[in-house]
Amino acid sequence: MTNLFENISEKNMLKLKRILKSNTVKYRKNVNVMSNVNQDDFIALVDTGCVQLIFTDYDGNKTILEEITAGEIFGTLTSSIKSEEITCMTKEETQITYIEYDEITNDEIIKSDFYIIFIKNLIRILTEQLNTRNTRIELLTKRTTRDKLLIYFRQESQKRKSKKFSLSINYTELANYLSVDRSAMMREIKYLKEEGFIETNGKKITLNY
Amino acid sequence: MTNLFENISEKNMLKLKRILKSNTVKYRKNVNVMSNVNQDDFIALVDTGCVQLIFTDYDGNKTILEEITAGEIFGTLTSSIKSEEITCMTKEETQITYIEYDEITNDEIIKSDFYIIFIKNLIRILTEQLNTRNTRIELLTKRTTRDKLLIYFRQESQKRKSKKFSLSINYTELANYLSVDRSAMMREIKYLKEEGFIETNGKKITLNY
DNA sequence: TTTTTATTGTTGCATTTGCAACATTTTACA
DNA sequence: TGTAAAATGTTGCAAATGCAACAATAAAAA
Repeated sequence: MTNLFENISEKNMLKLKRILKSNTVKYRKNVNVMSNVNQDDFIALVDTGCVQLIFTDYDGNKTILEEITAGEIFGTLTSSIKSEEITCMTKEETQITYIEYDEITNDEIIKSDFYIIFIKNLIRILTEQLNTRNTRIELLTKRTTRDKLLIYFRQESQKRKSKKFSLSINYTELANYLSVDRSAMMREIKYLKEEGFIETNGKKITLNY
Repeated sequence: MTNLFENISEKNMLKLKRILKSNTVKYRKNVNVMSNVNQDDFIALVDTGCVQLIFTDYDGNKTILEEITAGEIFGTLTSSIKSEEITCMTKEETQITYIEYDEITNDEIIKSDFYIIFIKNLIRILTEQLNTRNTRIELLTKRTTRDKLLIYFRQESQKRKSKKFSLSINYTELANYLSVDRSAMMREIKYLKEEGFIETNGKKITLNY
């Protein structure tokens, strides 16, 4: 995953943050980050910690859209946070640097040497997030829990370049991500084991396909 | 939806296309656009017509990820086209302008007056595509056909700012978009009508909720 | 350490869904 | 205009899924 300041030196990063008039805030665990957001577009960079973007629909049902961890960004660019449909909760103690969107083209910055690099990083990040969404859509369009599981496992396997890997989230979160009932998912995992497609030991998964 | 050349005059657009060393190609209907793609990142701008991005999984099942119509872009930035999982088919006669990604920061263009506008347009487009994906994810995470339909109808209703609207896609495509069996979806629509939630007349929908 | 909370594992049952297989209507195009 | 192709509408039935309601562990907090 690309970092917003990739290929920019520590010294230049500090300079850049100053030019961008950025603003750094620390949050405790389980806090709604966007509660005091104004009307302007902004980029929020997670320096340390983790933030979850959560959809809440008319009936109060919640879906985790994405987890943003250290080095990644969220904000009005990547999701319609202002619409009140999406809330941003810290999953742990988290530090965030805010940048107003209009500042990324202010007079001072566009003259700087590292401006092109910065903009390319930003575009690269948006691109990566699009691909993350695409991957999830591919998975969610599968009709059966079995297909969702097999594809999720294959995606993880390809990411780690191994048929053996350890889940990076727990089973409750996995059911949420796949958008299936947890107990039904556990049952399907049992069947997959019985039929020899996979082996599991806690969070350790081994694929036989 | 933002156009890549929004707020740039016709004259400057032509100049920009030249500076970007862009390349325009015409395609017939039902043609695989990306068959001759090389290794470099690129942006493809649909001048006229329509292109469908289609996922094909290991079992040969196809899912329409997105439809790109006139003024919109696709390419290696917005989806991992090179991975061979995604194919791009023209839905009708289509004209496409290709821009190599590295050219968007070439020496000549970054000196031009309209460079900042161009880059901001590009970022805005990526942003809009992210929001499109988010909307679809919100929908796909719903567990029942009924919820998917109700949310889709509500989204359309909000977009048109009216409880009465006409579907922009046909029922077969809608079932595909919601990722449900078409006949089951038709049955659910029948129930929704019987229970008074909606009224339909062909593609005309009226919401009573 | 003890207590509380969260996660995992399991099952029966009602409901929803996908699938198959049609008839009918509409649209495309030769 | 006539014919082929695509889209719509419908139904029975088997299979998959969600839901509820647990017990058993594991993890976190007091």
